[in-house]
Amino acid sequence: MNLHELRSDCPINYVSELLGDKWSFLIMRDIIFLHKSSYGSFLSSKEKIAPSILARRLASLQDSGFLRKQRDPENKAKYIYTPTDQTIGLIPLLVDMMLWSEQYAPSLPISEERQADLQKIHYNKEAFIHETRERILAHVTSDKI
Amino acid sequence: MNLHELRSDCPINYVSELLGDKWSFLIMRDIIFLHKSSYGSFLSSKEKIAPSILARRLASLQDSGFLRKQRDPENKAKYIYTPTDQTIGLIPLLVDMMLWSEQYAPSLPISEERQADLQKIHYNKEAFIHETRERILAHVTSDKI
DNA sequence: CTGTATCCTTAGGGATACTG
DNA sequence: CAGTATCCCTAAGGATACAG
Repeated sequence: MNLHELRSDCPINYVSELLGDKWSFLIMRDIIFLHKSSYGSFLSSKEKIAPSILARRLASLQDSGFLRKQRDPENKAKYIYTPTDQTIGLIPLLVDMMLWSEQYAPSLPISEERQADLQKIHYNKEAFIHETRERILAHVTSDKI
Repeated sequence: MNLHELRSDCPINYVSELLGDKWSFLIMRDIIFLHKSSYGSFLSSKEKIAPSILARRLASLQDSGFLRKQRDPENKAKYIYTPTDQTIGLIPLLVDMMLWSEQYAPSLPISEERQADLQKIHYNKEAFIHETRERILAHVTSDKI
């Protein structure tokens, strides 16, 4: 079975393939919530992804349109990875996931940062989404200058 | 790396493990949108899941609290699988996934039923979620009687 | 009808060493 | 710094036949 067959009756599976891979998911987290942008910064995440796997995942995320790869204008020996529109479009989904986890798996450990995010979300969900989006756009833009 | 480590800084990954497995995801689709409830009906989905895999996935979904298994009161030789609260709690997420797919992968094929769902969602998202939830609850309850 | 039991096969995780 | 190149290994997919 391939992805195309699946999607023919289940559009949500296109999202699922991305979100279902734990490494791709971690990269998304790093990019969206932690504002990381370089190979080295992803590699140094505490989850210890192997270099070969990271490279494979980055290429795959580029292929499927979730990442753009560019040379760092400030350091020609460096590359930076920036989120695309469709990546930014995932934010509402990620927020719903956080809410679901909070409600149905409340005993799980959670970082202070994510806990703080949840409070903001409960206070004003749309504002949190907007804020997160703006913060990413600011980063991406400043990287381009 | 195990799931627990991941979750320590990323609550959304708990959802991801479920949604990332294509077979589990299909079973969720069958249960939530197509109101299937028996082993045989899952097996006959056009995606052709192998019996051994279906059994494994059903057991795993039960373990993680997404499915309840009961004897069919009308037919003692039969079992029925019903969604739990945490499964029903996924509906808003699935809706967001459909919206994302529609926006960022609009050229993908989609069934008429799902297309109709999307129209309802655009017209009134909350109402669609509510409707879907109620329909499932009605099925689950009628199964119990 | 609802599964198990086998058996085969492959994709992909993971570690480590090395290169432009 | 940003990756390749290997190599190993096991988890999981998939097909088919059989059983309670």
